[in-house]
Amino acid sequence: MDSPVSKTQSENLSFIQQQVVDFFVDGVRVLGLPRSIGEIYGLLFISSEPLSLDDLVQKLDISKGSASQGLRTLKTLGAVREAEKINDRRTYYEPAIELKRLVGGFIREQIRPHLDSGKSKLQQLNETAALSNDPTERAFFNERLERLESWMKRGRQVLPILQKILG
Amino acid sequence: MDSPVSKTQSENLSFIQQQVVDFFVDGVRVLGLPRSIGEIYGLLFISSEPLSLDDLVQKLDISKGSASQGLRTLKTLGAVREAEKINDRRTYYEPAIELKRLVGGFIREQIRPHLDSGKSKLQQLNETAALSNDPTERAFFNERLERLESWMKRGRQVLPILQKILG
DNA sequence: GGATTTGTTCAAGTTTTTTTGAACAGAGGG
DNA sequence: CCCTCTGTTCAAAAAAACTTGAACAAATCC
Repeated sequence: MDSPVSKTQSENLSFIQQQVVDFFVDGVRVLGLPRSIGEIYGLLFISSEPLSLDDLVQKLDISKGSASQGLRTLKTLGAVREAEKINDRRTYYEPAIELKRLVGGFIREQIRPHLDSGKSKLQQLNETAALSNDPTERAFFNERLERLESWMKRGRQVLPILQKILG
Repeated sequence: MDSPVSKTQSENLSFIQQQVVDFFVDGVRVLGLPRSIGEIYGLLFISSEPLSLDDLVQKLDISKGSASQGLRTLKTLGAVREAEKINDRRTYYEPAIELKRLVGGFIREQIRPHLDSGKSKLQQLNETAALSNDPTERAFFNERLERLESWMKRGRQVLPILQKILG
């Protein structure tokens, strides 16, 4: 007979911890981030003490590789910071829990780069559209490209407001 | 000898159309939507006349299945509407190009459901936390769960504002 | 400076997601 | 009515994304 607990649940996590981890796994999927990121952040969020990479590997039953890469991404997003925990060779991590910081990091890392690259692509598109010989067609292209520009302008306007509201 | 054009580029798309389609393929990926959705919306966006399912299949070189499912998703999101085009058994589609509508559909279909399911999960979490016997632990859980609630409250506050700004 | 521990990297394996295509349902025409 | 055409469905194939684990680098200890 198998273990009474499904293999996706670690023996090392209490029921509430498991629930919170699942909550975040769902949460980060909406943001297009992988499961392991949700697991790691979720466990840190519901742990009263900072955790080391090895803690995460053991409690979540994930590989060292996943834990390492997940932590890197979370650090880049500003969602996790290194805790001051002397007396140990290991690095310990704790979650950033201010919404402002989390949203800010996500915008900086995941949204802005796309808005920026979009801007340069639009410039190229405008050049291509100008090559069209048919005036009617050219007018149509220009109309649509202007629409695209107005969308992106709005996007760039909204982000700071969003961050301010969440501050 | 092979066709001189890469197989990812259709003979039927002009250079600018191909550029715009690629632009939207990138765009929808940020939103966690599949490539075909970006292709379909992108082509509709840069076409001056409504297109039928078969037009999409031929010009984008995708399967009927993809086109059908992609159109369904786009209709659900309110990103595409059926055009009035008599004199033909086929249905023709045109893109919704008002940012407000696009954002509204995305929020309604992709964001709200998660906020709603999160709300009920949080309720469950609160119940679980109450079962803890250690008062210190219980206090910690409650603190974090409150934090979670405040995040979601902010989320629900922000969405209408966002929609208003983009209107 | 060698041994040990911590953490990173990345090719290969696994899982998840997306796309395909063939079978099918339904509408319309003749 | 039967035949043709449009569009949907869904199981299987393909592609994309994620995870693993073993090799490696770097830091620390003694």
